[in-house]
Amino acid sequence: MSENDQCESEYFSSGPVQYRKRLDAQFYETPCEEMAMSLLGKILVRRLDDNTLLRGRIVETESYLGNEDAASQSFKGKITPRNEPMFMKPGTAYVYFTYGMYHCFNISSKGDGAAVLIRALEPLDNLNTMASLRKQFRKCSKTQMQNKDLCNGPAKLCISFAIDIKSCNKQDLTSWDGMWVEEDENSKLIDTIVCSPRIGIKCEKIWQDKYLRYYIRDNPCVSKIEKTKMNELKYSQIENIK
DNA sequence: GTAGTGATTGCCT
DNA sequence: GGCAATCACTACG
Repeated sequence: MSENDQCESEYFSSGPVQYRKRLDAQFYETPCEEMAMSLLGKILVRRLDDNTLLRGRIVETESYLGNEDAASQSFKGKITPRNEPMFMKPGTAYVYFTYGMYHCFNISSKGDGAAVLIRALEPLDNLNTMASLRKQFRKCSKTQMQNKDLCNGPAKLCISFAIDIKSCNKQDLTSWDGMWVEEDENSKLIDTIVCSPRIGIKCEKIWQDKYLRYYIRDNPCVSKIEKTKMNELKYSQIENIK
């Protein structure tokens, strides 16, 4: 993609695409909750086998803190073959299979067994490819799919970005050529982050109710908007944000 | 728009 | 054997 290409987003495109820096090991060397907030607005890039580059802005994340967190797969320090990437170097991709047919994509953070679930993206580049991947996956696509629905859920974005265990699990996002996260100037335009309880977890109420989900306010690509049980944080007021 | 439910299989106990 | 950090379809208002 050349510097003058326009980004395809119908929502927050703001002119020519700039050169963007890949997030490095220092970025990921961050406590889980801070990293989950810092990832909002950054750009996930996936290189397919045919060299197509898919891009999407991260608009929704969740923290899974590890040892102490009853909703985390690594609760009480439990290590299994499946959750091993949660204990690997910060910035490692953790992809797991769930509900018999879906994948979820996480990035390990600083802290034993801690990781950030990527829950939704705002599709930016090569939306046709994403739509085609989603279409293949569905049995009968009766309902018309909108662009905002391409990646508005953890399993949907894995389908749209061809993220599965075989191709992506345990990959180092600071060095792998198949997928990485980029800095983006537009992420500085975010003014408010919304915090809410995490989606779809069942555990002790105290952990179920913790505000460990984060999303960009007013972004149409977020998976689910809370009407209650939410806090708004001003981006500028959040300490340690990278 | 939203509440209810079936799909589908690898992992963990 | 139970169930999962989900999705999409159906029915109903």
